[in-house]
Amino acid sequence: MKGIRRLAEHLDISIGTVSRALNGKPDVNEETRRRVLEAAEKLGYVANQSGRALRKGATGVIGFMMQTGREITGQGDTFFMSVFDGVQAVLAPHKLDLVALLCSSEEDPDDYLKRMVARGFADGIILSATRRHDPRFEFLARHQIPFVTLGRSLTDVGQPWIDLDFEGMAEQSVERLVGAGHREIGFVWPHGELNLGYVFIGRCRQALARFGLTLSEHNIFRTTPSEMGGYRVAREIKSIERPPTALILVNETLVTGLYRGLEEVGLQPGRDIAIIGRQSPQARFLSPTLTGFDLSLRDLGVALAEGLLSTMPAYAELYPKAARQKLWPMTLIEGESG
Amino acid sequence: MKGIRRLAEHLDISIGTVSRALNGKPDVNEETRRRVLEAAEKLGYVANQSGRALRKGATGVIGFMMQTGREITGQGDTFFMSVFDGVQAVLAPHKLDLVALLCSSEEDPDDYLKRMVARGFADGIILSATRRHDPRFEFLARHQIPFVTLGRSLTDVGQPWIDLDFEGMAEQSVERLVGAGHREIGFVWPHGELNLGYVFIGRCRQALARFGLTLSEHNIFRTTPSEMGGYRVAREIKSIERPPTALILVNETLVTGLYRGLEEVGLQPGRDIAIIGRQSPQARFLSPTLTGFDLSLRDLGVALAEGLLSTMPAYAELYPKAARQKLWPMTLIEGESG
DNA sequence: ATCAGTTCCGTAAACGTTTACGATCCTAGT
DNA sequence: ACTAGGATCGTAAACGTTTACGGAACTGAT
Repeated sequence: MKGIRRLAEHLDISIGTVSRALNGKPDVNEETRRRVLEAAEKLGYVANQSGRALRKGATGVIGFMMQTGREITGQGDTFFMSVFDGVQAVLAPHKLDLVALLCSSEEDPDDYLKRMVARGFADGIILSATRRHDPRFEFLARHQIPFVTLGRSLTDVGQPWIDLDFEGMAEQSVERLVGAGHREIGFVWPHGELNLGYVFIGRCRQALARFGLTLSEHNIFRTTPSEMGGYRVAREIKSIERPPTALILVNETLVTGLYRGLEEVGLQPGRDIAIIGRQSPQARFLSPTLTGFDLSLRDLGVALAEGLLSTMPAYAELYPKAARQKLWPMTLIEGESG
Repeated sequence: MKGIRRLAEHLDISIGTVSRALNGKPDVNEETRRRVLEAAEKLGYVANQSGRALRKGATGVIGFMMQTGREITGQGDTFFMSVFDGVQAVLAPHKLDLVALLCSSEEDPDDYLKRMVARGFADGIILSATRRHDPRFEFLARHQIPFVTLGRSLTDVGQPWIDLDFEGMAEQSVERLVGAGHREIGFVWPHGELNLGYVFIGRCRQALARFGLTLSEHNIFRTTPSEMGGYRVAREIKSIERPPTALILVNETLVTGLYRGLEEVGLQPGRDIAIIGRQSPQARFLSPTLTGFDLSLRDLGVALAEGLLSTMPAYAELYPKAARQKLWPMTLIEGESG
C-alpha cells in the first residue's frame, strides 16, 4: 500500500478526505486536517507528481530552458545561478518549483522545446538565449503555454519579456567614448544568431551617426562568446592596420581573455585602448579595473517570474499586467579601462 | 479529444495498438506501425509525461541536484554546463532526459531532495556539493533511489561516486612546493561543510609530514568560495606577520580575486609568492599564467552518467559495475605562478 | 476439414491523485 | 416532532498512458 492510500488507511479515513485535508479544501474538519497533516509529516508523505499532474492537468513545475555545453549563450559563470535565485523567491510562495530544462548541445533547441511541451513537463517556461528569429516563441504561443523570455526576438508574439537594456548601453558607451575623443571604435559581436547582437550593433550605429560617424565593417569583431573569443579579438586588433582606439564588449565572458590578449600585444586597457564592457563577479577583479555595465541579476529573476505568473491564469490577478515587456536597466560603473 | 486517443481515432485503430506501435512492442504489424509513427509525427504527438510516468512507475528523467544562489558550491555555471554535456551524451541513447533540480538558497537541501524524491520526480539522481556528513546519501539509499554523487562523504552508502583526485592534487602540490624550497605553505579552505575541504587539507597534512613539516593552523585560510573570497585571502596574507611563501587553492573560482588582491599588496604570483590552483576557462587567461590542475569535465559527466545507469536495474547490464567509485585524475599544467 | 500455431489487434484494468456528487449526521428554528 | 441547512465525509469517476489478456483471423500442416 503506497501513497495517499497508505495514509488514509493509517488514519482510518477515506482517501478523498485525506486529499482534501492536504490541499486545504474547506469542507474538512479542522481536527481531522490536523491529524492528516501530522501523519503526512510523520510518514513523509508527499503527493506523487504524476498522479497529481495527471488529474489536475498542471505539474507545479516551471522550466527554465537553457543549452548545455559552452560558447552558446556566453553567460558567465554565475549568471544563471543568480537569476534562478530571484525566480525562485517569487515561485516558492505559490509552491511552484523551478527546474532547468537542459537542452543538449547535440539536440536542436526548437525540437527539444517541442518535446518538453508535448510531454506536458512544465506549466510555464522561461526562455533564454533568444535568437533573432526564434520559432520557439510562435510555438509556445500557438500551444498556449505560458512563457516569458529573457531576451527579445523579431518573432515577438506579445508575451512578456525582459531584456537587458542594450540600447541604453550602446548609447551611453558611444557617447562616452566619442566624448573622450575616440573616432575608431570597435564592437565585439560574439553571437552569431542571438538577437542581442543585432540590437546592440544597430543602436551603436545609430548613436555613432548622431555624431556624424559611421560604423565600418572592419570595426566589428565577430568571435565566440568565451574567454578565448576575447583573446582572439586582442590578437586580431594587433594584426590590423588601423586598430580601433576603443572597444565595446556586449558580452561579459570575453573580457578576461581580452585583457590577457591585450597584455601580450603590449596594449594596456585605459591607456592604450579604451574598454567598456559588462560587470561580473570575475570582471570585478580585473586590473586595470573595468569600466562596465552592471545589473541586479537576482531582481531580474524576480521580474522574470512575475512576468511569467502574470500570463498564467491561476496567478494572473496577483501580478499586474503592466510593464510586461521591459528593458532591464544597467548602470555604468566607471573603472580604469575606459 | 486529446493525446493518444486523438491519434487512435485519426487512424481508426485502438489506443492500445497505437501505444504498442509507438513503444516498439513486437506484436504490431509493421505497416500499422509505420502509419502510427507517421501520424504521430504529423500531428506532433508526444506521450504525456504524467500519464506515462504514472502507469510505468518511471519518469524517464534524471535529476541533477544543485543549489542556486552563489558561494555555496563555488562552482560556476560553466563547470556544470560542461559536465551536463557529458551526462547527456550517455543518457540520450536511452531516451532519458536530464534536468537540473534547482534547490533555492532559502530551502534546506535535504528537505528539498526529500520533496523531489517523494514526488517521484526523477528515476535517478546525481548529487553534487557533497558535505562531510550528508544525510542525502542515506535517504536515497533507504528509499532505493538510484543515485551517483560527484564528491564523497563520510556517509558513503556504497553508491557509485566520482570525486576529483584531491589527494593526488595535495600530494603533488606539496611535493612540488617543498621541493622548490617552500616551508611555509598556505592552504585556502573555502568550504565550511563540503567534504572536499577535509579531504584536501587532510592529505596536505600527511604530505607535509613526510617532509617533516607540520601544517600549522595559521596557514589555513578559511574563506568563501568566490572571487571575493580569494581577494580577502590576499589582504589577509599581507596583514599577518609571517605570511606563507606559497599558496594552494583547492577551488577554482578564488583565483581571479586572489590575483587582484595580491597585486594590490604588491605581491606577484610566481615571484613573491607561489600559487598552485585549479585550471578553468578563466584561469587560462591569468597573468602570470597559473600553475594548476586541469581535468576533463565532459568526460567526468560521461563517467557520472555511466555510474548512475549501472545502478538502475533497467540499464545495469549495459554498464559494468567495475570501478564504480573513482577518483577523477587531474593533471598539473605548469604556469608561471608556481 | 480440422487443428495448432502465429500474427495482430481490441478491451479493460491499473497507476495515484483530485474533485464532483451525494450521503450522513448534527444543530437550530419552527 | 419535523425540517432546513450546514458541516463533514465517503464514493467513484476522471486524468492519459501502458500492458496483460484474450479473441479473431490467418497460415500451413495433417
